[in-house]
Amino acid sequence: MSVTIKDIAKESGVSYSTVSKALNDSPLVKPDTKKKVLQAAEMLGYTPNFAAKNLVSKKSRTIGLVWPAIDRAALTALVSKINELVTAQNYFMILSVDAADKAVGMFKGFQVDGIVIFEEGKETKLPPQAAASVPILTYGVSGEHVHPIIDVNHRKAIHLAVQHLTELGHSSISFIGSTDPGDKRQEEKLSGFYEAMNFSGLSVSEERIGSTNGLSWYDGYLAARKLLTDSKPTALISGSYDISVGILRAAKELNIRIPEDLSVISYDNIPQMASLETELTSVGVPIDSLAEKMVSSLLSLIQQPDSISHTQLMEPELAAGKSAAPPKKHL
Amino acid sequence: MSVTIKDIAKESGVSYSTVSKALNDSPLVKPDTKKKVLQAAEMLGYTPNFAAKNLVSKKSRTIGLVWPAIDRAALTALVSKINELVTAQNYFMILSVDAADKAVGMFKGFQVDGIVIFEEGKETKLPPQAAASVPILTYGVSGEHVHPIIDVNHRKAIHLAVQHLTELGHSSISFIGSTDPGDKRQEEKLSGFYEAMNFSGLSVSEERIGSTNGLSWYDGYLAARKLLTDSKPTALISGSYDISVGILRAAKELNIRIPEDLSVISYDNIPQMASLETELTSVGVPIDSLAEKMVSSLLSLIQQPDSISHTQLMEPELAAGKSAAPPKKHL
DNA sequence: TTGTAGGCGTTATCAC
DNA sequence: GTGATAACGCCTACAA
Repeated sequence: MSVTIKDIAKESGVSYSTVSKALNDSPLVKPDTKKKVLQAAEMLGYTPNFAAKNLVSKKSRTIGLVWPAIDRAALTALVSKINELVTAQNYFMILSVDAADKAVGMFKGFQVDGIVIFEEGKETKLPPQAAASVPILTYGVSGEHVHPIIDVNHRKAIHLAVQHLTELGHSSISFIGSTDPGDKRQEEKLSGFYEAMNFSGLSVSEERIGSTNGLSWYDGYLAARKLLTDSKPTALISGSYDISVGILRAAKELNIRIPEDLSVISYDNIPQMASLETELTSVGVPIDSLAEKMVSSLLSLIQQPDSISHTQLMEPELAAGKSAAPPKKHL
Repeated sequence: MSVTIKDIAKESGVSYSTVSKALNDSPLVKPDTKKKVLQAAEMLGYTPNFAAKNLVSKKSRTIGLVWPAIDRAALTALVSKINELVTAQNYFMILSVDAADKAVGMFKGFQVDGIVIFEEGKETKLPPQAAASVPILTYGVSGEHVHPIIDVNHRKAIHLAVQHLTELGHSSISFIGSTDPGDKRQEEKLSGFYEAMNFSGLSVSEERIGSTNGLSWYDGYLAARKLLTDSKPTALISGSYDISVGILRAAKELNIRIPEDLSVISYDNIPQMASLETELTSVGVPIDSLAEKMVSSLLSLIQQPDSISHTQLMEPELAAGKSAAPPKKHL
């Protein structure tokens, strides 16, 4: 069928073990021979068989990335960046959009050297715990897991947002996000909001919190509509990119201009934001830092298990856009 | 390291070939033995080694999907659907975000049974042609390729759009899309527009065409701004989802209401559209039909090469939204 | 019904 | 420098 090193051996008139060496650029083979072999391989259109290679070497130089929610646009940039970084380290990366448990099983079957899991909030379908045979790194869901985790200091991020708004002169600040008690990530944001508001000596009544039932733009839209008609905040902090989309839509329908009538700070600074009507000011960890941390962590985990601490919290930054401005006096 | 069938054999007190049979649910093994083996496997946390399995069977029951432009949101729904369908057929699917040539090489290394390539317009980096050893199906780039192609009847799609608009009473209709001569797909749309307009007896002067330099929302935005200020069409047909986003933004800035002042018909009916400010009317092939066609084609291609015709054109439909309405009299 | 043996494509360890 | 040869984990005749 497919061309193997034996075919190359036949073609170039050497033994197949020599071919193997030549192909791996071993110093134990004469340059002449090497060239000859390489040419034959080229000519025959040889592709190495990873299955065989992995079988003997026990290494695949491949990492698997589990990403069940590919429609969550927020992560595409991160995934691309990670791919770039592992490629630079001479690794392959393959993705799966299956649920974590299934994907992990598949990846293990393919002998990947390491796995990254992008879990979505509460959907914590932890992979079979017995499956400790391959390094697994999880993005974002602290707690539950046995595996090392890269997480964002969500609390701090919200602090930054509140701080920015108070510095601009806002005091009537609301938060819109999921208050689902099962979602640790969202909980962090919410309690970060309370903390920061208290710290600034601002009141936080219940009506200052726009509670969404989910994380889609529509959830944000509904919550924003309610919040913006009930109370009249001068500033809004959003718990996620998608929610921000909903907020923009609600504001538009209510004829509320941003940032003239309402300041908005979004969560996560991602490229997709560029396509929104308004250039959003946002808080979050820069994609590049995240990707670098994740890749370096996973690789060191591959080289020596237990080499990294269980949870690593990344520090967020504020990215200035055009959606936050000083409040108008007496709206 | 990892647990193998030999470990299971030892554990359950049978030979490893019996284990192999039991694991594959062969009828040649006594139910009792089978149960015993299965339990042992479960207990030990056995994961089959695909590398070894593929090596001997020459089949991986895995298909690879090449998707370099994961940030093109338009395709996530299609990818998810395809994954769903192949899973139902007991296949695995892995993705790569690398360029087509690299990804194909990798997938072949992993011994995938078939490959789907999502090419983006003109970036036709055709994989090494010698590489005919695995069935490859391409989405959307007719011409060039040697591999079977699933394509959309773009011409017809635009016809539908024009027809819908004329039925609503529009006669001043413009098209915004890429006129890059290297992009076959875009060319089709443009010539479809000319055809349909002629068929309806409508004039198409140069100024009716909004030519973009690319396919991003910003390209659409620029073109739309120009078009909407220069001429005053009552309806606009967009060549892509991203361009539609730009059109919406431009219209907003110019205080043009949709659909009151301007009807817009977008391209591709995808879930992401739900997050836009305006619910767009669109033309395109329903995601589900596309996914089904692609999967069934690939699988039959795997079973018997040359079993499907080279190019298959899918028929588009019009999906009614809220962005197309009768024109106002005398704007 | 179960066990034995050969081989899948590759690398690595030896002799030559 | 180069060429046999033994693994790697699994499947599949074929033998018992």
